Amino acid sequence: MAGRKTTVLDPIACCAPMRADVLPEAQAVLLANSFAALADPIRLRLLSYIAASDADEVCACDLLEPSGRSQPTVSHHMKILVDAGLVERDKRGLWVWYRLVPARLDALRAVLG
Amino acid sequence: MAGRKTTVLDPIACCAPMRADVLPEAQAVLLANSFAALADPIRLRLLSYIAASDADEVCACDLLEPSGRSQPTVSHHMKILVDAGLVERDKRGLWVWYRLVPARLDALRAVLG
DNA sequence: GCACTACATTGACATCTATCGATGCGTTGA
DNA sequence: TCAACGCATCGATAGATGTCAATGTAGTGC
Repeated sequence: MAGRKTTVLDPIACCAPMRADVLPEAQAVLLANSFAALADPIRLRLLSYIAASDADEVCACDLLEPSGRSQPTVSHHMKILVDAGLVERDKRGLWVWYRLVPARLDALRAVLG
Repeated sequence: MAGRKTTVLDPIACCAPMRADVLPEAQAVLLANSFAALADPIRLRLLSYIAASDADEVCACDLLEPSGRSQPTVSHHMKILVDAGLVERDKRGLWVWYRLVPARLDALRAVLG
């Protein structure tokens, strides 16, 4: 009834066997890992800081003060964001610059819709 | 330069003081909590199972087999999803029925875009 | 009331995560 | 070559999280 036929959280949805199938385990693990990168207030603030910057990249050294965390801790969080593919890392000389990866954010957004 | 002026992860973005401000701590905590509900493969699969169902609600008893977890574990995960506002719980007689809350999913999606 | 059912809660355990001081690694500039 | 700098990694610790067996709590029907 009601025939909602929503595709929320079913990004592939190519060839449902009988009824629409549940999200495959492997994909669920990958997606969960991506969402886990967003499941921390400090990482969300780091992301928003990069997103809000006038330029489209931000120096790692500028992330310490707004986050209120130590340098190793910020480095740890940025690594998680980079590993999740949400942020790109670019080392130039002594400094490291971070950029958002909009395509990756779009992909996660698509999964929710 | 480049004037990207993206509003990613800055859902309020009403009255930026000087430059666009960083996501406030309180909002970051709330959003992180919501994303944490999505940061587990089993919860993602439970959500997708509800989303893929022909009806727009699913009995709790039907969630055990596809998740492959024990009854207390599934109950635990569903509570997290309900507390995050992603799912509604409706007890009728002995059975409990779960429904998605599309508005909440939309809200999270909006934060990513 | 009593047995039965569906789901929630508790308690315990192993694993994961966030945090920071100390230290290591590359790069720069003298 | 060497000292100074920016960032990553290591080691340790406290707290959070996933899991399930055992038990508790409502609702149903007799």
